[in-house]
Amino acid sequence: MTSSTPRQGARKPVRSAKQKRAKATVEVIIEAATRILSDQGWDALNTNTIARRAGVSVGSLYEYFPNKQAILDVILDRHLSKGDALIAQGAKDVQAGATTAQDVVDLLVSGFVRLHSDDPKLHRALSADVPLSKAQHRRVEAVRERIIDLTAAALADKVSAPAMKATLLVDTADALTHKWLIDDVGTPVSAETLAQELKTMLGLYALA
Amino acid sequence: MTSSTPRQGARKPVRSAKQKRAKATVEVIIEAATRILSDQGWDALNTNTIARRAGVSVGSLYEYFPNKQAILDVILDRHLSKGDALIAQGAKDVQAGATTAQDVVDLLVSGFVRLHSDDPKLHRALSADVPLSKAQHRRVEAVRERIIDLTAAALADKVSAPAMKATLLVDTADALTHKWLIDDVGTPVSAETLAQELKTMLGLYALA
DNA sequence: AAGTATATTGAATAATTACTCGGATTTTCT
DNA sequence: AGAAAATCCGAGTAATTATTCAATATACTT
Repeated sequence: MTSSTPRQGARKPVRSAKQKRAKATVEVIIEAATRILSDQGWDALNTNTIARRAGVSVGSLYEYFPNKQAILDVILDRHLSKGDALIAQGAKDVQAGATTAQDVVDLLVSGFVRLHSDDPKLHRALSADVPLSKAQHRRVEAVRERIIDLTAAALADKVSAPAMKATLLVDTADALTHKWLIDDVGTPVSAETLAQELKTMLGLYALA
Repeated sequence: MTSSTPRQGARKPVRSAKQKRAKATVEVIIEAATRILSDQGWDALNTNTIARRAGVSVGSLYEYFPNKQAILDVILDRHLSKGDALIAQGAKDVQAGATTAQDVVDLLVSGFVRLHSDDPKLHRALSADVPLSKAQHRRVEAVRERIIDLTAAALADKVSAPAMKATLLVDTADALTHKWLIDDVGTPVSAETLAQELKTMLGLYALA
C-alpha cells in the first residue's frame, strides 16, 4: 500500500457544471469516492474505480475535477464543515446553559463524542489512511484552535489559567474519544463509561 | 500521496545473509530505507530509491527481502523494540521508587516524553504516513495494552479502580505527548510546561 | 588452484493508475 | 427544427514502480 502518481500538467479548463445533469454528475462522483473511502479505504480509491462506481466515465470525472486530489479536497471540506456546525452548536449550548466549569467540560466531551460518532468509518479513513496535504493539515489545525479558543472563553470567568486548561481539555477530549470511537482499540468497558470517566477526569482538572 | 502496487507472486527463496558482506548489505538497506522514511516520508520510499541510496542494486534488495513491505516490517519492529526497552526500564523505575500514585503518573508521563523524543521524525512518519497492516496495528496495540497493565499493577495498592484509571492515564499521556512532540501543532507554551501540566492533571485524577 | 556456494548486478518486465482527447450524445436556445 | 453549447464517453497514453532473472563477481572449501 503506497503512493500513486500525481501528474500535474498544464491545467485543463475544468468545467463548472452549469446544467443540473452535470451537477448531479459531480455529486454522484463525490458520493462514490466517499463510499469507497469509508468502505474500502484509501488504497482502493482510484479515479477509474470512482468513475465506475459512480456510473460515469473517467472522462466526466476529469471534466469537473482537475485531478484526483481535488475530489478528496471536497470530501474533507464537507467533513470539516460538519465539524464546524457541531462546534457552532456546542458554543451555543455552552452560552445557554453552562454555569460551572464542569458544565463546560461535559458539553465539550459530549460534543467530541458526537463529532466522532458521525460517519466513523469515513472519519477513520480520513484521519488514519489519507495523507493530508500541508494546507489540509492547516485547516484541521485551525478547527482545533477554534475549539480551544471557544473553550478558553467559556472558562474565562470560571477558572484560573483558562487558556492552558483549554488546551489540555480539548486535546484530551479529542484524542480519547477518537481513540475509543474511531480506532478500534479493544476496550473492556463501553464507550459511554469511558466518556463518563473522561468527564470526571477533566472536570477535576478544570476546577483545580 | 497514495498507494502503490504490491505484486505478490510465488515467493522466491529469499536468501538469509550468511556471509558478513551480505549482513552488511541487509543493514545498509534498512538504514537507507529508514533515512528516506524520516527525511522524505513514505511517499518517497520505493525500492529503487532505497537501493540507490543504500549503494546496492535492487536485485540485492530482493535477495534478502521478499518485498518492500518486509523492509518496513523490520523498521517498525526495531522501532517498537526500542519502545519495549523503554517500557521495561520504566517498569523498573516504578518498582524502585514509586511510592505514591503521583509518582507513578510522573514516571508514566516522563516515559512517554522520552519515547516520543527519540527519533521523532521517524516516529512521525511511522505513525502518520505509513499505512500499517492489520498485524502491525495489533503489534502496536499489544504494546499499549502492556503499558496499561503495568500501570494498573503499579496503581493496584494505591488507588480505586486501577484498571480503568490506567486506561485513561496511559491513553492520555500517550496522545498528548505525541501531539505536542511529534505533530507540530503550534503550542504557545513549551513542551516541558505542557508535560508538567499533564502530570498535574493526571495526578489529580489518579488520586481521586 | 579449481570448484562450489554465496552475493551482486541492473536492464527488462509487468502491473497499476492518473490523466487526455477526439468524437458521440444530450440539452438549451432561437 | 437546426445550431450551438454543454455534457459524456472510454479506449488509449504515459509515468511510476514493484519485482524478476540471467549473467557476473566474490568468498569460502578442499
